[in-house]
Amino acid sequence: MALDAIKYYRSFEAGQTLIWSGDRMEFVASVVTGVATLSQVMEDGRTQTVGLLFPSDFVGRPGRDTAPYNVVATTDLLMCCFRKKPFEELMAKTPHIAQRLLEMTLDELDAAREWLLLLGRKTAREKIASLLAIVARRDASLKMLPAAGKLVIDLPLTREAMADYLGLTLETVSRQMSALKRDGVIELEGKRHVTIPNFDRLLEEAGDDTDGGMPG
Amino acid sequence: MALDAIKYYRSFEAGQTLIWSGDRMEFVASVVTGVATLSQVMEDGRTQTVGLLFPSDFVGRPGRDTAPYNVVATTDLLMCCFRKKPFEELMAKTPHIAQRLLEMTLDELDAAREWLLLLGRKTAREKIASLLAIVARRDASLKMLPAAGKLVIDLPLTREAMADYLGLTLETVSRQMSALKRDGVIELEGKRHVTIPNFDRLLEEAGDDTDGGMPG
DNA sequence: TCTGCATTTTGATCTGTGTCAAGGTGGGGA
DNA sequence: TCCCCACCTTGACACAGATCAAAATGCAGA
Repeated sequence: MALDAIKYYRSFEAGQTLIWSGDRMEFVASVVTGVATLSQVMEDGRTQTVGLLFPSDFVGRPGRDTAPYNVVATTDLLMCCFRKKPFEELMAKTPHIAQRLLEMTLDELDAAREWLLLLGRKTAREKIASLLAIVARRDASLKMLPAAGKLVIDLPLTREAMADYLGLTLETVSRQMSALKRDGVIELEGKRHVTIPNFDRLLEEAGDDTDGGMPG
Repeated sequence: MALDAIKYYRSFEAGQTLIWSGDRMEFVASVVTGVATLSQVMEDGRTQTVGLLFPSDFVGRPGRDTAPYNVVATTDLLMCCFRKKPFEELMAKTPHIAQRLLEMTLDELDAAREWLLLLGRKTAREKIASLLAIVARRDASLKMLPAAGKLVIDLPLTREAMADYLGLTLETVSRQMSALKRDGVIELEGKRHVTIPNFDRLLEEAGDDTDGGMPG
């Protein structure tokens, strides 16, 4: 593909802010490995994460030159970047790329709208369960333990990052994680390794009406 | 434009649900006059509005055939519809349309992300002020009273619809409207007519860090 | 003009989550 | 190996907004 000619790679460490809101954006990019967040910060410091980027997700908007959000690596991260100018030129010449980008953007819009329901109407427990379900669906490192039907995930987020995504405080996140563990919905080894013995149970806890198409 | 050949109009009354989540969608459409909402409903009835559609906004996703949300007219509404099949065919042949649609979708995504911040981190008062600011920016019926610099808007939403959009109860919406009136941020004549004597003051109340480009 | 009902406002109280404050815990560096 | 410090958990209490309840408003239809 012609894109190969204008791409290059950059890597970042966990915790690093790749892009500050208001920065000039000289590239668009997609995640190769790792996880990043988009976040918005109010003047008084209140922070809301408005996007979770997993491998294959796209960042940056053709035709805009300043970043509207902070982009933060929450794990070590490898990005595939395209300088914006050549990318835009290529896009103008290649309808297929614009169409693919439209599809991806519509998917992101659906995900954002799902998240609006979560932030507006779900309880803290439902929010946590929903986040775990989303990570389980998207995290490349997920493994199904075949015999037991258990699912093991590595949370790519600190408790604080979870709180910022869920519109909660980190104390509430911690308490609800403990409660889900106490109630047998999840098992914890260390702080980041989560075992889900029964995915349907998790979805019930998340308050979702559909199963959302878990792979495997 | 070729689109003219395949379009037709439909009108709906305030309160009518145009499309139920799960319905087969035989058309895509854009709003001509009036206001509609997209909403998601949980099994137990909790409702979250996930989109506000003003004139010129687009509904429907090429390439998908069931509606993911309820679409409800909150005022009398005129829609300009395109049967989906011909629209898709036209889009495949006309890169310009896909590009325009991409731009509109990216704008909607930005708006949704702004809304995530509102739902996750703003107080009830800030939420109300933000909604009033959004309506003021988009409502076609807005009039600047030139001498005083006052802004008059007609709320296209009931208190309940406001609550569903803001992730609040209707009682809280009502109380905060009263509080904003008491504090001189807004003036109310009837329930729907709102005068904003000082738009900057409203934006401060909304907790936004930018003025968001008020026209006029 | 009056009536009736949906919508809105206001009041009293409850509760989930935030806030403030201590402790735990565990993994990386000396 | 041990220590340190960032990260996490837990506890006590406060408060914004929800819930339950009742009264007021205002518009559509007679």
